[in-house]
Amino acid sequence: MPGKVKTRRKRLGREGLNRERVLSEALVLADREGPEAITMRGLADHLGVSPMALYNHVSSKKDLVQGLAEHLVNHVDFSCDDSHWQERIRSCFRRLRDACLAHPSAIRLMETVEVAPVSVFRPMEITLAALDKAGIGSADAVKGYCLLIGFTMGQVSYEIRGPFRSFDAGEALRRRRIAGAGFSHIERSVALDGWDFTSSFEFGLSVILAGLQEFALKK
Amino acid sequence: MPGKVKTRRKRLGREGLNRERVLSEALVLADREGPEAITMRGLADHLGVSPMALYNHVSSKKDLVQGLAEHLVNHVDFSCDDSHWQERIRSCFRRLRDACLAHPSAIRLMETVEVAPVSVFRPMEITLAALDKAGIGSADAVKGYCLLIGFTMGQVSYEIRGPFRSFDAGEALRRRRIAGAGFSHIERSVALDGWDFTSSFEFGLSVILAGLQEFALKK
DNA sequence: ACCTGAACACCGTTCAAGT
DNA sequence: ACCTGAACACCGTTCAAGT
Repeated sequence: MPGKVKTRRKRLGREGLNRERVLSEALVLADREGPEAITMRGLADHLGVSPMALYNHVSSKKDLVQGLAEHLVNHVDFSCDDSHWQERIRSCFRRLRDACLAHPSAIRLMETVEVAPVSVFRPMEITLAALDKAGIGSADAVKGYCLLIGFTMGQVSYEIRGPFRSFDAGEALRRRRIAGAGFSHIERSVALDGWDFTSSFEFGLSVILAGLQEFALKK
Repeated sequence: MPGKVKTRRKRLGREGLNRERVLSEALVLADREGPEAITMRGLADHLGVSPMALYNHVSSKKDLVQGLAEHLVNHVDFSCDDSHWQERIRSCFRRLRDACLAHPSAIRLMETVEVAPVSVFRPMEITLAALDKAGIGSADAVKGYCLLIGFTMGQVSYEIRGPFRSFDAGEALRRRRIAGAGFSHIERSVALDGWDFTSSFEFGLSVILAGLQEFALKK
């Protein structure tokens, strides 16, 4: 190969490294090469810098990954025109889900880290305000938020690494070990199509909002 | 220290190693020392065996962790006397949650692995059967299952590593950076008590079941 | 069939040194 | 203040060898 020379150094623009650059390039690298590509050495190499240079901007790999989480969630646009509380919530968690699904490798990375980012406070505030409007008191509103965030992130996590990777996963499923093992309802439902992660998410959101609605009324 | 001798070898009973033993001892070790203690070398040491001995019973670390996941879920008792569909579902996911919370380190480990265990088919079958009883058709029943499993595992994951580690986490929260940052609803709700993970889970389950009920009726 | 020890190609991080 | 190279104490896994 003629022009194939290893030129990894001198990738940085004129203005050197900083935390922002480290984080956004980590996201680029994760998106391109997968979560396992994010090592201190690999990221340093990608940035054309020695591994130890990173430690001037992140205090550890854990800090890097937490920073990545905040970086991602901080850039989500949660603005919404519709002021109806149900639509406000729907929009909020749709946006959150979209942002996560746009960077599955980064999400995988975050799942290895101990504490969720402070960024979760933004969707939390939005949800509490919306539920307040719906007439659901503070104590229950917090539980309502936990329901919504748990569902959304649980679904995302499932979508990213669960056994149902794509729409026609039914084939793969049937081939495994469920045949004749007493899973009749599963076998029946695996045949049908019209199922995908997004419509499943929308269904879940609607069911939750209907449940919250009813809860608000009967209070 | 007088009687302090390193005796790690010869821990195995008379009947050597096997997959079951490797998996159950991995669970013991994870419970006792945390997820980061589960390395091929560390587990081998715990079993009094050379690292390479493990490869006769698991094909890789990934296989070990997936085996651990199946081992855990397979031992959950999903039996339930109550035949009402709502109670059937409630019991199923309560049991699943309890099993996960009993082994947080194992759950953390599983989150690092690519594919969820086949074991998820058991709660899935139970849920589909219950929703069938409720009059919810196959296509929607699968979505209902996704809602329930996503919520349950999302909550568990959040509980294990989220920012609200214990009940009085409000203190820790207030000390961080939310003060005066426009999070008025959060600040208000952080003051109240009577919130804990279990009651939050029960609230979520009830809201979902109410939503599914309503969905079944209006169909 | 099952286990061992040495080796390989990696990790994250510390430390002493450079500018 | 920011970066470097060498080194340390780890990883998972391959391989050749033992019983």
